[in-house]
Amino acid sequence: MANSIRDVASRAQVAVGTVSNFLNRPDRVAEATRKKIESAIAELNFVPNASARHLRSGSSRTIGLLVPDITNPFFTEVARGAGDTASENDYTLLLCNSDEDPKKEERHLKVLIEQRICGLLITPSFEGLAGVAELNRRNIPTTFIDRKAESLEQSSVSMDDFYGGKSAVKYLASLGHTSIAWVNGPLSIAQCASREDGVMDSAKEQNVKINKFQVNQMRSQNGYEVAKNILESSSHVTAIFCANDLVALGVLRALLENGKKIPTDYALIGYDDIGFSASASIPLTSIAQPAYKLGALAAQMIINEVENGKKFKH
Amino acid sequence: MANSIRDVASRAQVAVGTVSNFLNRPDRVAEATRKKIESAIAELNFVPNASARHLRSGSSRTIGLLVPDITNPFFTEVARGAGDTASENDYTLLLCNSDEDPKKEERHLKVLIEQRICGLLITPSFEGLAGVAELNRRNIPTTFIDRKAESLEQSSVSMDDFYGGKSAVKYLASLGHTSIAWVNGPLSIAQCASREDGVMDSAKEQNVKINKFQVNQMRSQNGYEVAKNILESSSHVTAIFCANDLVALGVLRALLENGKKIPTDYALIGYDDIGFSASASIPLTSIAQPAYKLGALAAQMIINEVENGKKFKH
DNA sequence: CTGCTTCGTTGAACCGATTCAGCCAACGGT
DNA sequence: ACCGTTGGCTGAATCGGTTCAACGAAGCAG
Repeated sequence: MANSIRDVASRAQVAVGTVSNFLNRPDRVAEATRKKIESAIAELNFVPNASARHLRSGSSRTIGLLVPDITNPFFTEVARGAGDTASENDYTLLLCNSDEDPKKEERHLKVLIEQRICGLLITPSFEGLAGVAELNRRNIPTTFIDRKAESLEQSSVSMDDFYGGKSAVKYLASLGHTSIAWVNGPLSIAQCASREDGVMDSAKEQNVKINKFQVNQMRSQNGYEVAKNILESSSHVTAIFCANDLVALGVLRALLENGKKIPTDYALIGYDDIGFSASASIPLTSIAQPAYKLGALAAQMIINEVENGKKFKH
Repeated sequence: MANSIRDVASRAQVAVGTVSNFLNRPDRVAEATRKKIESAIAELNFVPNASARHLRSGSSRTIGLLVPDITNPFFTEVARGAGDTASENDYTLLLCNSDEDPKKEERHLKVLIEQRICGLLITPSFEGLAGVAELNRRNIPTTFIDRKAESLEQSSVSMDDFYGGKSAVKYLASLGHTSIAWVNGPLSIAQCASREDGVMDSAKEQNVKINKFQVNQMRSQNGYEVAKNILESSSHVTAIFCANDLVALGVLRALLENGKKIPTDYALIGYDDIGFSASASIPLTSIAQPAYKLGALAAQMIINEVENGKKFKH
């Protein structure tokens, strides 16, 4: 039932090496031979065995993508982008979800090393993962998505968070808002810090007052909870900028429950532009993160690096 | 840099077979030997090569999951469930997204066969996929998720759609509604058909009037559009039941834009209970589909089938 | 006709694990 | 003292591809 290249070879009356050539470099095989092999393959229903191929050739043509939360539409889009470009280049994408659990994260990294992935795309949930260092040691190209690279050996792709934070405040200021609530996540997350820098920078430029609020996790429920503080706070903000669309959705829900109107009473603006905010009851304005392209770009970077060799080795 | 089992063996002063035993059946290795091998592995930073293992052992310990839309939170949850149970059982989950494109779907199936997956979880976007038939021919266990199996060779896990449709209408009737709008997707989709059967069945039992509406695709935008028809229709429905939460979200948005209050003016109920509806501005009631468990169950079924052999062969 | 390429093909060696028949030593029973 | 059993270990064969040195035939120049 499981046919090998040898079965094909004997049925087509050629050597195994020729079948291998047919599979990988068809141009080196004469027309007549090609025909014979083609029909032998069809008759035997032959599909090559990826494991055998990888074993001998050394390259796995597999890219790992390790995300902290597959439930987050942002990562889902990144995965689509990365998966599509992987497919187009005849690579396989191995998608792993860690649920922000460092244990699962390390475990997945171990599996990815066993699979001998030729490149890794990762958004680590915290810094200094042992597994990532291990990947480095093995000279496996690693690209950080939406996180700054930790060392020179890694690349990273991400949106310019500083600029994103800056332009959001600028936009709100242009609408006439002078007092803005800024709901950020933990500053230990690099992008949150960058966005905050952008926000504060722009605030100074535009002469706008910023009221900072903080959530511990960037989820809808946290936004919902922090919204009460915003409503109760003495300062009378007229706009709310959230570091993430999920948080913004939570805030939105809380505002509506308190009889507030959007955007009449408050202007609300999120970040990421996940597909869902457009289908929410009231579309959120959001700083777009072109997640699909981000994933596609990252995958392309890895593939280039794999195929053109390391840029330099010392 | 890439160490093999032979390097470990020579460093630990034992035979390769012993290292293999250490890896797979540690109980057959004496304590002292085990220690030697352990430290050799640590010193060499050895990680076994999955391809070599799969090649020789014949089993890939890899499960394929092919979904039509990774963007849909339902599938995202299924993937989490399947991924977690796969991990727990030392299997690898290979997640593929077809974007409902038959071409991509077949292509992914080809790749999955090349990878020699030992089982497939799939929600086909249409019936009679050539690739699925091929899997059958190769005796690879296939489980349909949320779709009825096409033949006796396949299993399937899904919620009972008939019952789901039925209980939704029953619930609405219990709230006193006597005229309900039922927004369904294409009847060519098996579950839509089942749900409709359930709806009509319950309607008869509860003596409730059903106004049918239809969307071509089960997305938010389609719900938004169909809502106008509902509002304009002569019959005065007081409740709306949508075949899918995304559609329900779209309807919700349209209703709010027209100044309607939920649930005062209309009762609205969805299907799937995707995480998002809870974070929408007004939480939707929804017939729950425990997607995570569905994925976990499906993966477990496949693993059992793989490890206990086929239930029967003829 | 000879020597030199080029093109197409051959088949053995190899990648890194697992498997398994076979071996040795220690132990226990008689 | 002898034999059978058992536990632990060995190493060659194997999985299904790819790689590559080598080879025969055809084409061409001198």
